Amino acid sequence: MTEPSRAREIREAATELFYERGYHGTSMREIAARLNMRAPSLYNHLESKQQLLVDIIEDDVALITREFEDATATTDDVIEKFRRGFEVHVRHHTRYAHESKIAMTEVAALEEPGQSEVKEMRRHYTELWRTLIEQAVAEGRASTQSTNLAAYAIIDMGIGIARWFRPDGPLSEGTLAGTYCDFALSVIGADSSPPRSRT
Amino acid sequence: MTEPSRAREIREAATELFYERGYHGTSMREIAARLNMRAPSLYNHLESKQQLLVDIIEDDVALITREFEDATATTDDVIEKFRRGFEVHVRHHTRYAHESKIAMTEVAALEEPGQSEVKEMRRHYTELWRTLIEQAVAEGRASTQSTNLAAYAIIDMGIGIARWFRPDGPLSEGTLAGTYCDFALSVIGADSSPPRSRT
DNA sequence: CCTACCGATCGGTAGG
DNA sequence: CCTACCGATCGGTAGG
Repeated sequence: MTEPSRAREIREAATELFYERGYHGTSMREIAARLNMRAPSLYNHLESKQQLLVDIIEDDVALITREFEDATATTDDVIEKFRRGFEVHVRHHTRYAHESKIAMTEVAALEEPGQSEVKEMRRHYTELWRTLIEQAVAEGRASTQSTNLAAYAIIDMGIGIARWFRPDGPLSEGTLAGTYCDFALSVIGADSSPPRSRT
Repeated sequence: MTEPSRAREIREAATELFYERGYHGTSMREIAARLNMRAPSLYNHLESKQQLLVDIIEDDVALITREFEDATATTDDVIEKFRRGFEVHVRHHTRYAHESKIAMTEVAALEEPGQSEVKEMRRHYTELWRTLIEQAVAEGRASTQSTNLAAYAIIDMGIGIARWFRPDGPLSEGTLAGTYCDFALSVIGADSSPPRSRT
């Protein structure tokens, strides 16, 4: 019964160490030491150090993308989509702050083809935001004239959270998500009142 | 006449490599190779690899702080201070995108006491923003109720620029600064009209 | 899961 | 500025 979780334990230890010291600043011996193992034993559960990084980053980007798509699919109102999508964005960067920080910081440490894959996944996620903002503007529910920059601005606002948020701090995830949603809505110049039915 | 610039050339080469591959992902041999030197020769111009990183990061944080203080000192209107300060913030992250990205990404690679020094410098910079936003709210020129989070949000918005901005891209620094200033003003709920004189 | 060990590479020094 | 070289450490393999 200890067997199926060993790979996951290794990955969790690696995630913490990559978060604290970076990929190149972490040795396989250190990861093993966290689990009271020796470095060679790790290789019964993984391919390589590099594969560990690829898995952590790709899974994180895939997860936030899926969370976004699920959350925005539950309503037709474009501002409500935006609100739910951004709440997911913020909450992801608090709940998976370590993975998110690694995904942001260690892209350069990815070898090909992993690096290109991750960049493509990120482009896709950004594109989802751009499209949503464009739609809000097209429907007259938001006023920004720079959908491109607005997308970058609100995404980066959320990513930053992963660098300073502390789960045990005084600020709750819910308060943070609410306040940041207001920030994001004002960046795109949102009219947050419900849509008028056409006369 | 080649002598006084050698240290600077080394630092510039190190900045580019740390930006591309990270501190631990860059070797002294690679830095030397960029300048057609051998690694041991570098040590005629610097103390250690670590000192190179400390210098790059501390100078960058010191510079943006000074730029902010200079820019905000040129007016008494609090919203105009905010606007000039944020323009400096944005322009810094485009002009010194490499240094800024290193300063954001490689803090964990700093040994003590450098790491604590940099964190303290950053706390101070954040504090300047918090104070400015609080003042704007106190004067009735901004409406946010979360000066703390607003400070984080607009700072992170600007920092993010260092990751995607390309000086040779289609977007000019001026356009970016203007658009982002509007974003930041709306985050704090700024009334951007000039202050009424008291009746 | 371990010990023993590999070749490669690291930051840095000695000495000129 | 160089060559020669140091001890330490790296990711990973062999073999059990």
